[in-house]
Amino acid sequence: MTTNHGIGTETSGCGGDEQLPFDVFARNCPSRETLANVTGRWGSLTLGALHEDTLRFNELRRRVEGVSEKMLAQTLHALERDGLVHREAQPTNPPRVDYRLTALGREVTGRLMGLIALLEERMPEILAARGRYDTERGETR
Amino acid sequence: MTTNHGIGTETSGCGGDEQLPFDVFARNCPSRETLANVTGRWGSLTLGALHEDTLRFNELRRRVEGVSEKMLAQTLHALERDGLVHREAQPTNPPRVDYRLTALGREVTGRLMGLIALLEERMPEILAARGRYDTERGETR
DNA sequence: CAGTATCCGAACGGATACTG
DNA sequence: CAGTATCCGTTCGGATACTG
Repeated sequence: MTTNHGIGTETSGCGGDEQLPFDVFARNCPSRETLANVTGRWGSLTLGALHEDTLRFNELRRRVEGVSEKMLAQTLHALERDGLVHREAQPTNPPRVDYRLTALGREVTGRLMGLIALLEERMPEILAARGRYDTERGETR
Repeated sequence: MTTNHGIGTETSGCGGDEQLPFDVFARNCPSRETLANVTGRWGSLTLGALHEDTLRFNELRRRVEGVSEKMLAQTLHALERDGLVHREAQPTNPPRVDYRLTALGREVTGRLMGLIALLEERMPEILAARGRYDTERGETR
């Protein structure tokens, strides 16, 4: 797309009241926040885990290796708020809460996984590039 | 559970010496770092800017609205190290340095832009979900 | 089980000053 | 122009303890 993304424009009405399209390159566009939620450290892994299964809180904790309770809760809140994840609590005892992707969440996660798959596929090239960079530029660290 | 992504496995040999595929869900997989570089706050915007043009340092600074010198330099180093961006310095005076995407960088950026485009397209739904979430859950926080 | 609350160190990130 | 170095406040994020 060779259109102007408005990267350098200060006038970021960006989708709100105007008919301007949303634009992550615009400084105050809410899409920036969603992008961060989706691609953030735990957001992408959480979506990835839910891409395969409906999961409960502690199941997610076990599957997303390394995430803390705090971060998982925070991540799930953000994704739920953006309408990408659906939370369903059964009023049983002990409590049971299921998390699953919404329709929109599945679409977004699909593209996200596409990006991830490409990176994983090309990691050999990337590691080779790193090796070159690290030897050319001083190892002197 | 359909396919095991190894999310919960501690044994993350992950591509290194073994024949295991790279896996962002594995704790120590180097692909996690690359994913962070690509999707990070300034990484995605920098790649997006270079998707359209070869640019010099200060041109990039102006196009990626809001980035500081420090962050732009840091971001470019990381992307160059991963072999996604190529840096070419002319030994002139004053110095001139051009940044452009590598072939791999163009592929990665393509998918990244696909994700971004979807999010931008669906922002109305996302904002609606936010509105619902914020009113249902107490404003009383 | 499914979270919330708190503490605190580490990392992020902006502003400024300086170098080649 | 193209960066590096430094200072320093803000946020991130893990460990722990506690609630319903």
